[in-house]
Amino acid sequence: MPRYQPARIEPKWQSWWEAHDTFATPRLPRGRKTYLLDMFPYPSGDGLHVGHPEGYTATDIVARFERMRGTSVMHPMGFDAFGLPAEEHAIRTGTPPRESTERNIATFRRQLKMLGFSYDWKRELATTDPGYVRWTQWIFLVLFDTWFDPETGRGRPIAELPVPPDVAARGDAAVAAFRDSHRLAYQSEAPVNWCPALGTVLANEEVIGGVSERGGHPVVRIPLRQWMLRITAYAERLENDLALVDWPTSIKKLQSDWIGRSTGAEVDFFVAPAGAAASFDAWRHARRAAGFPAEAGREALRVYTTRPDTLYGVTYLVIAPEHPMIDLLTTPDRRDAIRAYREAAARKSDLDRTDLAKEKTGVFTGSSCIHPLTGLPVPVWVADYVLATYGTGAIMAVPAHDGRDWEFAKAFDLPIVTVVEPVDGTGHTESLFTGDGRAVASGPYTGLPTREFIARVAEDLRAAGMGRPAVNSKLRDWLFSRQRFWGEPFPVLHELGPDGRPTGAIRTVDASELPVRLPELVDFRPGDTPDPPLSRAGHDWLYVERDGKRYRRETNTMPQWAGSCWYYLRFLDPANGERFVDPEVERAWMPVDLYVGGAEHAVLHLLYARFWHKVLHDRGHVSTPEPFARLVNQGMILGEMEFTGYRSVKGGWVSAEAATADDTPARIPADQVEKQGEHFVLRDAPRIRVDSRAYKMSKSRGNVVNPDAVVREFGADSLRLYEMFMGPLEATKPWSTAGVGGVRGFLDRCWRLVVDERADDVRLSSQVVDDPPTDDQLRELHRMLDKVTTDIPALSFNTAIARMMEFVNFCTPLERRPRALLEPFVTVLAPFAPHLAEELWEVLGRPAPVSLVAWPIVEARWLKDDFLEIPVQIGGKLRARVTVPADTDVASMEAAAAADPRIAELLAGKQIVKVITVPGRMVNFVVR
RNA sequence: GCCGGAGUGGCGGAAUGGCAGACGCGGCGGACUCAAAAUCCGUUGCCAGCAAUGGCGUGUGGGUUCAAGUCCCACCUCCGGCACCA
Repeated sequence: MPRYQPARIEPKWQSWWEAHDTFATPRLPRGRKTYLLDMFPYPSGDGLHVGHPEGYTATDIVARFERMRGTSVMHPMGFDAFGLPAEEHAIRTGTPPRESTERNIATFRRQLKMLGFSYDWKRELATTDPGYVRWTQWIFLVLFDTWFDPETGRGRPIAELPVPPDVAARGDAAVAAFRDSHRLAYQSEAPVNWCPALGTVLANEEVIGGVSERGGHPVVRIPLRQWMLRITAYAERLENDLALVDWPTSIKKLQSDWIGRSTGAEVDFFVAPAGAAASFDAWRHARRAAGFPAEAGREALRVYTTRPDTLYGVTYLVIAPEHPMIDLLTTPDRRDAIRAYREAAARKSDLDRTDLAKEKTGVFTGSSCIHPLTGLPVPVWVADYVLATYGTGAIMAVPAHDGRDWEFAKAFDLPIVTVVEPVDGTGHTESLFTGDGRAVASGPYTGLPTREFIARVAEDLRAAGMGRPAVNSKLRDWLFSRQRFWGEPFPVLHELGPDGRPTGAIRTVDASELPVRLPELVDFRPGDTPDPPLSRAGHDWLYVERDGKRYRRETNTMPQWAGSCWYYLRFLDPANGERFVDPEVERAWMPVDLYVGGAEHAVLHLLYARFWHKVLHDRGHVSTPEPFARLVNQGMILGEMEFTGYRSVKGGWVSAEAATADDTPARIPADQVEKQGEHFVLRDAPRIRVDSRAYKMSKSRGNVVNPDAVVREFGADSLRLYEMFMGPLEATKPWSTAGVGGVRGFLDRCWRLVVDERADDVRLSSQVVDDPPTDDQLRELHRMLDKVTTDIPALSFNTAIARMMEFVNFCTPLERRPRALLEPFVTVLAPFAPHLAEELWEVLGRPAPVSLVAWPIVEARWLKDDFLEIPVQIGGKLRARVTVPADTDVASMEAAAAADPRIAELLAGKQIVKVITVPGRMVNFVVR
């Protein structure tokens, strides 16, 4: 009867832990602290996926391990519960999102508890809790109250923003407008990505190749009033501070590329009116006297270039279709052509402008600008390969040294002038050359190496008032509003005039009045227009009066990212009604020491959270410059390995490499294929190759593994252990149900090591005895302990588990199993298979919980062997092994090796050129 | 196209430049059993050989080294990301 029954012991210990608050975290750490954080899940209607427990088990093992070593452990869990899927489900079924969200959270909570994670559940939070939303809105107010001071490179209170006298002179409204234009949270009328199918505006990051990331719906660009967050102000710090964190280099690189910092220069080209030359001279003199102005004005077209050394190779200029100076630069005869081109460009989605349209398009404006160094006219074109949103929205085209300009020049038959030659002596080149080299045909700069040229010309342009060094980044300001229902309302009020229309003035909701709750809405569907659902809220919600003025609430909501930007801070002090987090608590626990989650958040979530954190840091609300000290991405778990054969229309099999779209793929059971050379083939028709690979789990493919089913069949400890045993945490790896059975077999053996299986009730096996362990047994034990102890902090769980399996394999045949061997083993098993470990600990007669027992001490003296088996090589090939005492010196090792009969035989008659001996490792005879 | 990461038995994987394949799955053989399951024991990279043993072997081709899965060069395949950012 007393077989290992996870279904009985797992709920038992889960209740025990809960009843005893075993994993409660103190308000402040006592002694050493560690903060172990999982990326909290979005509680979808499908419940937990086997991918979730992978990272969660990893951090849980570390958490349990650290607790047993006496560390104060912060290990919380919560739910990222705002967002589109809940809202869409709500729309489909007519249930309010809050209801379905709560139901989904209940499912997730049940599943997470079923897996035995040692979270401090008293800290649980959901981003949708009013008590949480309150502080998300409060942080928005902080962003709203902050401007970025470029002098100090930090965010400061808006009250400290210096107001220029001429602005102040124009009155309060002008001052307010000036401040609003400097806030980190500001409104903008810029063109946005409107997705009609989703009924919302999307951030650039949520639009992939012209369609929405979620759902793949078309996206069009329309102008709309939006809330923006000035993340670009922090671009440089977000980039530089990557040096402060221990993250995978690939993630750092991804963030760095996303920020996309580039250095170069801005250069002004004089806009030539009809009779050019004379006025260019006048402009030039004025510029030399006055210097480079902050705005180019109407007299000059400002371009951004990373290669000012190619100025002499400029053969035309290009402005984006949305460039503000386009009308000014268009000559009357070109007006129709330009208008047509602009309209076409506006209709094009980003998809058309990038992926499909590799062909360059553009139209000549009819006018020219004057080159600042040569004084010669340069024609101005309009083309959509220049983006309005990057740099100045205008470029100087150097077709000889830029691939895009090259293509454009070829397409429109524009001149190509070479001004850089490779230094490696290949000489003058007729083809595109984009590398660094040496300047040719560049006036006084001819002969200069690229880098020197850039430095020199930048200085000269600055002195002439024609240009200045400039830095740009690909990062755009963060579009922070959504036209949806299920998100945090903005704590913002729009003032209404006597006519009931907005005056343009805004005020924020006082922090003491937060949270601004979502209204009860009968109809929360998005509209056909970008008018948000909240605008259909009742008047009592929508209109408020403050200080005798009427206001209408902001009806946009925040994006899903908002809640996940700071949840790691709220976990530290989740019930605080006075502050978003107690500073004493924050200082004690931050930063997060280990953050584990999927690589899909490499850019967006992690960049946004870092940005908010830096603003909070600048404003004195948090103590660390970075939130997440160490980051690890768990790999994806794929579905079970599949073999796919192809059937032709006629019914026969087609070999995989010859299959076409007409042949239908068919799944083939594993026992009908075999490996032949490089490929798998059909067992019954070895000429027919089949594809073999594992696919991403998806409902449509039908290969999704449900954790509930795995727990039912094998138990939670088996699921935990299997996911850790599959391979390295960070690797992508296929699921194998047989593999789960494998680790279950291991847990069964652990059980039988301790429990008498033939008895009627759970009782200690008579083979467990109080004998002192033998030296051999202690060696085996401490080696296992040592491996597990070093592997856990390295997150190398698969090898730790392998070592525990070896230990169990060692113990299984023992007729008499010393308790002093088994108890430390059960202790170190506890982080991996906590339920089983608790049960075995109880069977061993020790007081629960093993989860808080001190981690065993590894005794170094048991890690050394008395004798070692040393490989002996001749010419690098293994020929024999000899056993020598562990402390044998080099000479004795060589002697022992040479004395081996087989080695002696092989060495006979050979001349030994050299003997390489690595003490304690190997001997190698190099012979001639 | 550019940037990452990875290629090791039938499968998942292990190996501070020093015995390739730990551990698990699967396979094969045995014990127990009337039998099966479960369990336990043994065996299992490929080729040749009765065997001792020998040869080959970490995607491909070169190189460095007494010694390379590991370091260097070139290439191939797969996976992930980015993609007119001047």
